[in-house]
Amino acid sequence: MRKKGANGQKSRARLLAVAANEFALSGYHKTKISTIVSRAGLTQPSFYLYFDSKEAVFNELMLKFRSQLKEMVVDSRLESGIQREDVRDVIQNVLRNLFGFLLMDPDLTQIGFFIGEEASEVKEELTRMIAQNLKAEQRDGYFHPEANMDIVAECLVGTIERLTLQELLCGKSTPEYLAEQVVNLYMFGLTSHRD
Amino acid sequence: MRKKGANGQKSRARLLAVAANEFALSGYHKTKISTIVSRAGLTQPSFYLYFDSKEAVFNELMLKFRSQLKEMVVDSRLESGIQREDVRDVIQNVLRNLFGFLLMDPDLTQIGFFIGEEASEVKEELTRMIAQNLKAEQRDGYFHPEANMDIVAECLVGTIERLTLQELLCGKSTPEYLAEQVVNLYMFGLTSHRD
Amino acid sequence: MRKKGANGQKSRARLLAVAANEFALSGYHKTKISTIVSRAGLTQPSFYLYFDSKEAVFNELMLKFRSQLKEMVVDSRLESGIQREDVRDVIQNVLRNLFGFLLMDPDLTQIGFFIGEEASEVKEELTRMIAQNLKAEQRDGYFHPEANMDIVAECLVGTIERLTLQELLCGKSTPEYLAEQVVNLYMFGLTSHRD
Amino acid sequence: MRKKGANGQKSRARLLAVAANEFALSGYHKTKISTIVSRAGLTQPSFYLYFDSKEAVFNELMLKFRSQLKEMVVDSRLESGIQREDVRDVIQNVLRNLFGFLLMDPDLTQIGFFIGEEASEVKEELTRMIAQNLKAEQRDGYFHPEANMDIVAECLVGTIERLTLQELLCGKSTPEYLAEQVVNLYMFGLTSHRD
DNA sequence: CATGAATGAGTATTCATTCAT
DNA sequence: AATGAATGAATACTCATTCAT
Repeated sequence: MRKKGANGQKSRARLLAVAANEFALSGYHKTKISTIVSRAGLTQPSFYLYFDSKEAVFNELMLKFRSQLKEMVVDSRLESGIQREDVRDVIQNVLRNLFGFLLMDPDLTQIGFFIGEEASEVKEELTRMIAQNLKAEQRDGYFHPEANMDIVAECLVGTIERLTLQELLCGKSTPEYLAEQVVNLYMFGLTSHRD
Repeated sequence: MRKKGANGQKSRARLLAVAANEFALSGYHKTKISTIVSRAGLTQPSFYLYFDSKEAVFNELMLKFRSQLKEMVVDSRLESGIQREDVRDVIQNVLRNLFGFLLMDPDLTQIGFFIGEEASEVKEELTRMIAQNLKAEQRDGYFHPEANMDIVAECLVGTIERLTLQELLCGKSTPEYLAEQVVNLYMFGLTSHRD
Repeated sequence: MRKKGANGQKSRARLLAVAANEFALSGYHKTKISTIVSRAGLTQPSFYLYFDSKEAVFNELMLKFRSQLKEMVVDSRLESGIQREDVRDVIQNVLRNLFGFLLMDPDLTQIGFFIGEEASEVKEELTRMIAQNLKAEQRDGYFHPEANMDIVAECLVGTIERLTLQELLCGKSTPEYLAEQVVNLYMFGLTSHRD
Repeated sequence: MRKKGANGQKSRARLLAVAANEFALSGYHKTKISTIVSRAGLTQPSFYLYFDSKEAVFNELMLKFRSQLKEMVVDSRLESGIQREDVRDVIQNVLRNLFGFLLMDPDLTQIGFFIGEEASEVKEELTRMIAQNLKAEQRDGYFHPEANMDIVAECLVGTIERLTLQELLCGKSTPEYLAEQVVNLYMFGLTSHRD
């Protein structure tokens, strides 16, 4: 909507941040405009100066998460032609980046991954992209040829989702650690010997 | 509340079933009492004849799920002293049973696993129990000694959660198939050779 | 909406009547639901038990007026083949009936003739029907052949509108008197001799 | 309010013109200050630089219409002592002037005749003045002695109102044509012979 | 066992208006 | 002469819940 002076931009940003936090903490329905504006030090009409509706702010936040996530994923797409001995490091890297991204803006992650109705869509997209990568690597002979990579991708996304919520966002584990654990588990399993 | 005649029991059961379905489909907030009673062929006051409040029905459903789940898990707890060559089959069995259970009442699974605020609690409990089992097996030397079993348990629960939603409840995969895939993935990883 | 017991019908009717009165007195925008329900001895939610929205009640009232008016007009359509000496009485009769109808439910008349956005549509329709009748009579030689009957019909509707507001609804004149005056004026003009 | 430089006068005039147009098109309540200022290329506070309130602009427009109308009517007041054979032309002249005036500023006419709450007052005043003239002419023997001139005046005003809206403002008829039709109708009626 | 009828409490949204610059 | 930013006050509408029958 408005794009005027610097002061207005600040108010808008404040509202957006508070809204993200409220949505993340209480979910969409329990979040009240009155709370948002009061925490932002403004009154209700000011909210409508910058956003069309409660739904509109939420969508803006959702969109922000989705586009940032997409950008992140595209950037860290696996280059083809990696050496067999590098596969593990490359994947671990990707996972570390992903966890790092999800940790950057916890409120946004909550919204995009858990709160929004689009969340399942988001995760399905993510699943598709991961499945694609895994299949390519499978074709290159890096992975067991009989594994169902669509299922594996879903397992991985579920794993990421859960670890994000239970370990990452509450500060119990770092992106590095989680990436390492996941890579070991998914590449070598619980029984085999790892390097 | 009431425990009157057979007719009343029927109405109560109908309300409970419809409520479960509505909650599963639309979530807690979007579910309206008016919709529930109308679908059950009753009027609003009748609802309050059998339940204290909207929250109360929801809690009853949640409780039902939790206790059934607990019972299920307790029943299929791994007996100690299994042979090394049976471990895989035993775990696969447990997973098959779990997926089978989650498929029995899809509405209830939705509620207990995804809708309710207690859902995370439920999954944390499940995680703890699984972690316990895994740790025991790790101590017995069945699993790689350096794997962090708390993390692995969380990975597994995330995996179960996601597969339940994306494969099981929508009918894309059977409990058997999922159990097999998960067991292979988690025990041997993507790179190693499986029997 | 609801069509249950007699008591509910009464409440609904009361709301409708009060709404009509408020709309008639204050116009659409100034009329508040809170006023309507309070005057009807009810609370806001009850209003929505019987009507979908403020707009919906208004539309219902408008529709009621329009259909009653149409019925009235259709009923009193001039029969063809009247004697030359009866024309005046027949028309006067029609006018008396019309004024009588408009006096029956003053609130509804206000709404349908003056308040609603459809009011102009209503009057245009009325104009068309009157023009049709006048043209038929003109063809039969009862009226001056060069008069533009579309214009005359509009003059007549304007006249009816104004007299309704200024004479009829405030009780200054009766339908009979107005019908007589209008018939004399429109048939014989201000200069000619009347029987 | 202000009467500053030429630039301010221009802004004020622009606001007034846009306001008139908005009021004419959408009515008082649906007209928003935000729309007016935006169409005038200004911001909301500027509006309050020139007018006290929304009501104030509206009143100013209403006043403008009323005073112009009064002036018009006073100017074209019938001189006494006209010849019997001129009566018709004189009246037709007056009507032509009136329609011409109403066509000059359509927005203002809309407001003064149809939108404002004072509109009925305006028309009542007009009715009184017309009735006065008609009565004078009746006393002079130009009109049928038994006609109720108060009623006739109201008929005439209703007629003018309706023709203005349906024929004049939308360009379907000219002031000249309408004046002629009305004069013929009101002086000679539908049945009699005209010269 | 069930219902017709009603309500308390809450919430998003709108718009005219103003203050400081 | 004009604007960026903000607000007070009001209003339609929703939903879980209850009472008398």
